[in-house]
Amino acid sequence: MVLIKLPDGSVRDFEDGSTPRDVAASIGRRLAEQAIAAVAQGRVVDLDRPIQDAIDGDKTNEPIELRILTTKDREALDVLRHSTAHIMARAILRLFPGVKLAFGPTTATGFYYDVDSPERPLSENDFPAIEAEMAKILAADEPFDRFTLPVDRARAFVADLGQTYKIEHIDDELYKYGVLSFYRQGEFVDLCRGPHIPRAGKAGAFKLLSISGSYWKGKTDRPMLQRVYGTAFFDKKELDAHLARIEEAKKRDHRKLGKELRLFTISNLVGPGLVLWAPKGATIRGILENFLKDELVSRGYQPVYTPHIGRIELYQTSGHYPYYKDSQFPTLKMPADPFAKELVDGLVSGTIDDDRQRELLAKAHIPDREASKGVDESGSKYFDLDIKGRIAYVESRCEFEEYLLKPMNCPHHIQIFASQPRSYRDLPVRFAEFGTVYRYEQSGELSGLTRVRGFTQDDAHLFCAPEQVRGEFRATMELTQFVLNSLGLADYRLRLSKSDPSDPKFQGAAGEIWQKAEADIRAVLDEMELPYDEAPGEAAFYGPKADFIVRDCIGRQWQLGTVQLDYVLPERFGLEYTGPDNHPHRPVMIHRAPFGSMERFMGILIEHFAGAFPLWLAPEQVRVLPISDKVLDYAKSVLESLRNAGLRAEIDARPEKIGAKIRDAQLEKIPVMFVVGVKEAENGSVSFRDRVDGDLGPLSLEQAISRVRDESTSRKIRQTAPLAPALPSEPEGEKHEY
RNA sequence: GCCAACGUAGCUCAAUCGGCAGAGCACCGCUUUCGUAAAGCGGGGGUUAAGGGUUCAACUCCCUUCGUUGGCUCCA
Repeated sequence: MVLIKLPDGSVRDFEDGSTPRDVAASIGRRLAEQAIAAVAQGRVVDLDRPIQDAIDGDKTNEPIELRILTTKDREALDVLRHSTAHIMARAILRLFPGVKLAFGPTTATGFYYDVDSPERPLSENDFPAIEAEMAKILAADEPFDRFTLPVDRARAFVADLGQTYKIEHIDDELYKYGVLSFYRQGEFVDLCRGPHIPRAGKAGAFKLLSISGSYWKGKTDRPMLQRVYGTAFFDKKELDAHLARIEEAKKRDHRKLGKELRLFTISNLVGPGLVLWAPKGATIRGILENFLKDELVSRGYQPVYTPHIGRIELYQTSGHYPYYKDSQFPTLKMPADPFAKELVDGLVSGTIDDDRQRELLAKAHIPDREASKGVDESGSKYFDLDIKGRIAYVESRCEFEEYLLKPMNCPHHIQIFASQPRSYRDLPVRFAEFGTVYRYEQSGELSGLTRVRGFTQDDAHLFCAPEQVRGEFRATMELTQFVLNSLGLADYRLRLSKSDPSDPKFQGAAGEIWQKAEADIRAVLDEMELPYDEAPGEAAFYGPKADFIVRDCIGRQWQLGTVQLDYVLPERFGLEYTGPDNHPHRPVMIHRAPFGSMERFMGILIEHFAGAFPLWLAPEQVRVLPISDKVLDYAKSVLESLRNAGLRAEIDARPEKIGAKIRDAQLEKIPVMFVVGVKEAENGSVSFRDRVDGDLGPLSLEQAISRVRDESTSRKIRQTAPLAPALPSEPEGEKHEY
């Protein structure tokens, strides 16, 4: 006998070996028909698997809690998607017999299956054929049959199937389970933990979405597999709604809107990942910067400015250079010896004759190649080399001053702190700068404004006494919240990025100081009652941080604001202040950037507002629309009044009909239009048209202007387009045990 | 960096099997002077991303490079 406790609290007896389907049937025939799977003791299990077997390991004398899943339950959707992934794999194997399967898990919005297709790579052109084959499998409605094998026989079984990735996975990880489960569906058998829908016919609407490469087990030294993405729903309507959402999201992709609304551009000639801000985008960005600057004054920050480059030694001291050499632009090399420099410059520009070269070589104490035979086996003379060779030779013989495009602002700010004696009375010192930094991101990573090679951080560095850390940390968190709230960006999550003590990148992470730093952050987050995830290994190399993560309109997650606690750099730079005891003490640093990167923030903001910026951010706040040329003079005087009131206004003086002017202004997402015709010109009024609410009728010019100004200065937000719909919180990483 | 797809006028996209590079919008000119989401007519605009190859002939087929997109990997 087995005791089952149902969600309504009732407890019933069932025979040994009963399945969830039996339980469902005992409740009602319709439930049994609609059932997809079940949750037993908190675990999703197959509908036709004996309950006691499925929860093996959680054996208890208490009644087993069981809940039947139907198409309405979120857990059932995951089961469906996983089964659909199997059906897709089966279809692919039918069409491409040599294909080998790797992992095929579900994601937050669908599923994928990693496959290796040795004959020829799959492409999206194959999707119709694969989808048609999948439809056949659904129509055949064969059951998913579960069976198990001991590890050694399981290994032999997948070996027989020629599934080499499955063999490797058993050898690497699965052997420890002892017994492995398989699911058979007609001719198709896959090693799989399950659970699955009972029959293929239970699968609903599906669609294959994209295909891309992905490394086997995520390791760059392993083979590149092909990842086929798809999604599935029980109901075709839900699938269509999902696909419609994807289409909607694409419409407000910041890369598309940025071009349409002339906010920014990226020129191949300037370089990939290097953003050029057009006037409208620059206006918005400038408003954001001024908004924050004003806020910083009231919060006790001081402005600083620092250059875009710094000596490499600076970054060797800070530790940035050794750790991030690969993701930086090459160094700028300047020959230390002025004669060597003149020689190199002359060679590069081709404006130097042989005599002068000889002279400069001597002055720079660079021996001719002949004289350095021991080093150069060729033994040929300097003048036997071509220009490139000469440059290379000179460069190999001279010392350089090396400069780095700055990848971070902190070392520069640290030098300002260190430039004068500091007393505990001065702390905390808060240096703020919109500092532009350059990082050589991998070419495949570049994406619009969200991943770029040159970007501006709204950076600041706080130098404080240890006892001030928590208070300052909290204040910076609050600043970041204030900034996000001011923009109506409420859909973010917090991540405590911690060290991974086993990774040498985190200096002294096992030590007390890191522990303390992480405890400090945790304490502040708890005190502020902010929920957060902890992410080991995500810390900066110099300290743990609290990151604000938002999703863009197509669901990708980006780190925006960040607050970082740093005990390492003050140590590396030997920073000190004089304490009340008249002894030197080491300050603690807080790095923080509420926007994060202005580029990335703008990208997210464009999508957040779908390009329809609120009045206070709109690059053009008001457009004056004269109905005909007859009122052009009055329209111009209205424009002047608007500008005198400090508003950003333009006039549409084209000889177009008013409908066309309105349409164009709407499409350009101008928040307010002042329509003026003969009537308005006669009594000094305007016809007020709002982007959202439409025609609001006549207002006196003064009233109209103050209405706009009030909305602008109050930074009112009336219209946002929510980013990707909220997702169920997912554990980091996939759960494809097998 | 890796895998794949893609790159045609400022933008969105056509161009059959390899056979004269086109449309709408935008832009310029003229006409129209108009009341809340598109007036009419005319005109200019292209080394089809760049370079190379095959061919009588290449937007179209092949190769290389650059870039973009979707992912993987990376992200101070």
